[in-house]
Amino acid sequence: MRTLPRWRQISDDLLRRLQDGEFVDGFPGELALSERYEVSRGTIRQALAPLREQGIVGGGRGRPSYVINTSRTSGFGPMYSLREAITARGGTESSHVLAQRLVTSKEVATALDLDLDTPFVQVTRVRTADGTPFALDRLWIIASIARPLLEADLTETSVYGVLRSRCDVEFDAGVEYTRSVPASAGIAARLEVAEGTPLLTIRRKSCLAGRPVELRDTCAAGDRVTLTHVFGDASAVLGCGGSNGKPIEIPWD
Amino acid sequence: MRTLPRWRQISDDLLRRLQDGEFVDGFPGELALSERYEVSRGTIRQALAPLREQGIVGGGRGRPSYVINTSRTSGFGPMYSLREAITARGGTESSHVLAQRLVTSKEVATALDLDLDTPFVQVTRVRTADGTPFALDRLWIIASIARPLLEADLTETSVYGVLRSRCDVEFDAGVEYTRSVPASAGIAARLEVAEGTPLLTIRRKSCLAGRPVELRDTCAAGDRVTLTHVFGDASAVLGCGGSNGKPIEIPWD
DNA sequence: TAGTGGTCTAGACCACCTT
DNA sequence: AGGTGGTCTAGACCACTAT
Repeated sequence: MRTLPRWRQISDDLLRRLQDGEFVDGFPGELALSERYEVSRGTIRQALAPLREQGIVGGGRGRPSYVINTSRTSGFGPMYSLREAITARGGTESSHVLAQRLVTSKEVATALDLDLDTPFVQVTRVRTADGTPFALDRLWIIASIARPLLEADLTETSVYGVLRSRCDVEFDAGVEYTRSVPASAGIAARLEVAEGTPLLTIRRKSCLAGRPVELRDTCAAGDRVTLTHVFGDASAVLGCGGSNGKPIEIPWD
Repeated sequence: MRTLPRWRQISDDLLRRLQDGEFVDGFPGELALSERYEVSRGTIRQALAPLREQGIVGGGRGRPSYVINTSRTSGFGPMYSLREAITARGGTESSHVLAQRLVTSKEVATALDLDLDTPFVQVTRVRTADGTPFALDRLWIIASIARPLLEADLTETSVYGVLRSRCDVEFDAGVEYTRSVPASAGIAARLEVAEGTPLLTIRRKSCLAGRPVELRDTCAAGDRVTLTHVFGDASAVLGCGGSNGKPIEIPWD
């Protein structure tokens, strides 16, 4: 197991402390952090970069830094975590695990451009918020890096959380394809919606160190889930008739 | 008009040259760029950062840099441009402009947390690819920064392109809410789909220098559009049964 | 005016890949 | 072994905001 670079350790540490509510009344300045962690300001800026990009910490020329939002868009890039999105809004979320096993799959291996007999850890779940199912979720991760996932209890825990803590794995690149399709009979039953109801379907392929390692499909009931992507310091446009509460309807025409 | 920082100028210049196909056989190293632009390597790395994040340029420890993909996910962050996504795949895209005017709107102003009488440039378009409509698009941008948009020909040009070149404006933060809903009668007619067809609806609010400046709604026909989000060097998982051609279907259950 | 973050420099060492 | 990118330092100056 490699040691993470210093900036990454600091970034992780800051995020953890943020989520513990340590900086509710003011975030330390770069110079203060530089002293506190005993690194140069450049390293601190590198550690802060992902937090600023994801709109977790704000600030700017002249203005001191401040905390915007601790509900994190898990990992890197335009990714998000359905779980964290839900619980951040105060709901109680849990999953019903339909499958959690070791498999091989010609289709998945092809989609990831891997050997056809590559073993995967495969997990399928129905995800519910306050008792109502809102998404169907299935994923395949190369078994060689995710074996601990087989023994994890995933009813209350995020897969990425387990990967991070138990396997020391965090994806560093990926693609996401989002489409909207009508619910098939089988999926409609699982999600307790009518057949033909609009679904949000997301296919994600993730990489670790330049190698494909995960394929994930998510099917969400269109009227129960809103996908939220934040970039930069968007504090000025958060919460004014946005995701919480209902979006402001503006009639077409 | 402020002058952009040096790293940004270099980043823009590199992107332009990339899109002109200048680096098809090999991208220069950081040291070479450092000499060529007469700046320190740090500044070059800053200029390259957005290109690497968006998966346009790849590389890594030891490996020289290379070009992955010139079809850019316009601007910053998890944003994308529908237009660029389409034309990158070789289709011919155009827009039918339904409205292009100066307006005020209580709803929009509220959603952006602005004065209720703020004037906006409002544009509504039907977007077609190879003659088939695939999306309905409407946006409001604060008039004081986007007035040239009123005179622009938007049938063949991207709004962001105009904002960039004519208004020297590029958003630096924002939120995007994506949902899936059935098509209403009016929208179904515009998109030439059946009423109730699943639609991908995206609401975006964008900021410039910490101030809200744009609200945009996009309604896309679910079976005609795939939203693609790339982050990092995802070259290992692009194109293997992905967005071009059809995605690999894997039956549920 | 003092303090913040934004930009930039000129070096250094290391891990990794290619040859 | 040589060259690449990844990390890190210790400075510097500037633009901006708060007071």
